[in-house]
Amino acid sequence: MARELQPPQLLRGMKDILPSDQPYWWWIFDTARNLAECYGFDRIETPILEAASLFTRSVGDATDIVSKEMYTFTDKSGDNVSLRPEGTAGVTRAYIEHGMLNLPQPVKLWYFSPFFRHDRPQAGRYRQFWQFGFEVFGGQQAILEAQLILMARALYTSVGIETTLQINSIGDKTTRLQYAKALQAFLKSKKSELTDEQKITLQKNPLRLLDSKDPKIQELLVDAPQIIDSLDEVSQKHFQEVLGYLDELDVPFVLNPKLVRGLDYYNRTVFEFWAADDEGGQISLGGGGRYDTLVESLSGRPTPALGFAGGVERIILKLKEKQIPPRPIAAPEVFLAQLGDPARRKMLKLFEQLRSQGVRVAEAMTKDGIKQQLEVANKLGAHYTLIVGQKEMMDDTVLIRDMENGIQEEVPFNKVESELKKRLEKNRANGVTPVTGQVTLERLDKYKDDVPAEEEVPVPHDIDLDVE
RNA sequence: GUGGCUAUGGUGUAGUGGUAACACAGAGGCCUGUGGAGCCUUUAUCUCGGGUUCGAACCCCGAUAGCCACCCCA
Repeated sequence: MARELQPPQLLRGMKDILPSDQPYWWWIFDTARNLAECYGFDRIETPILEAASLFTRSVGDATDIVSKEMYTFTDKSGDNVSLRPEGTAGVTRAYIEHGMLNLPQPVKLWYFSPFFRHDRPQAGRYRQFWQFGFEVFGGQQAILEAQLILMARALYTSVGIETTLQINSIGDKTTRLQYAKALQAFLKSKKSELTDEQKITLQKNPLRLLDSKDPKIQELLVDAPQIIDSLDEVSQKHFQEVLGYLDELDVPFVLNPKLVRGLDYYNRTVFEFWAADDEGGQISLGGGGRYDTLVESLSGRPTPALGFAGGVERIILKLKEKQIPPRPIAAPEVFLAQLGDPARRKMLKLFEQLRSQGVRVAEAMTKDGIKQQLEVANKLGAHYTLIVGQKEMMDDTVLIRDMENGIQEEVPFNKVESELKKRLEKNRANGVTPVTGQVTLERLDKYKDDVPAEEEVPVPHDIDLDVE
């Protein structure tokens, strides 16, 4: 019976993050974390499951994300709940619910978490996907946009991905409404050239037509009014300030009047990062903008805010595409090899001892042969192997083998720790960093020779950081 | 959600109607006393279900999944 069943299978659009990919994930996580700390962001993790209404009220129930792609169901207590499709809503809910308005403003929060959208899967697009995000509450100044953009950019450059910053301002709700009408009016005369689907979009959400990839639409839009011309004075001034900061910091950007973004809560500045070699913005690597009315629309006290989120899988996809190797996982410093059961017991103990001293130790206690164990030690990239066999048990000694050159030295067992540390210190001083890691061996071997110099994460010295 | 292409060990591939081959990786061995090399053994009901045929990895239909282009977005 059981053998007639198929083995269990990944749900469509879901993906296991396998050991071989972990170096990429750690790298991006650490880079995001490092930047978050530099820029004064504290980590927050909100639940994956939230009330469905949170998203209909924030992202907007007319948006595709909510109306077509959200996982929503009724739970056992009859509540209408959703798997979160994005991060800002939950963080904003937490900001309000925990009274963070009483903290020194701006409040800066970051996360690195999974999200869910029931979309048709493709490369770089999954139904469960990960985003890191940075949210800033309680500041209306344009410099915050500049800083957020700087930070996001630093993340891409420090993993070696070149991006173009696409930026636009969509004004406030009134201007957007007015502009939508203007755009509708403009396209009305050309309605016959639209597909049925596009006609519906024109009715429902005309701004969405702007970033359509249909060349016909783009042609029709050549003379269309631009949202940037219908901005109110304050928004216009604000946008100019943002661009001014970017100019001053030599951040290149593309003023993209067709960038609108698909979440209702955005106002004023919106931006996206596209891979530099992807002119059409086929797969956006991240995006964000201002959402000054979101806190209020979730019944919080009016609080200007802004945020950015980047897609982890998409960055990794790009890294692989560009054959940028992940930052290697540190190899073990020492490997413990044993021959015979008494030696094995002794090594088991030594392992705990060294490990608790902060030494990176590895072993293969399940293997009996010295040859097999050295093979493993070699594969792991261990710098030294300590060997204890029958002879060493008798003499109460241990062999220290340097894996680089095969030179071995016999030392009394009670001196092993100090002897080992002496050698490790020396290596650390010489800047010898092991580059191989257990799980990514074969791939890393390929890259061993062309690991790029790690770029420093830039810290903007000329800007006051808000660190609590 | 719509359209197109694809599906062979863990991975990458060969086989195009006669009963699955190669490389790499894994496990074990040659070899309880020394790694990067070598040799040997071993690892597949050809994604699943149905059909055509004496015979199907191969042809047909369906399902499923992946990829690509839309839609949309991270």
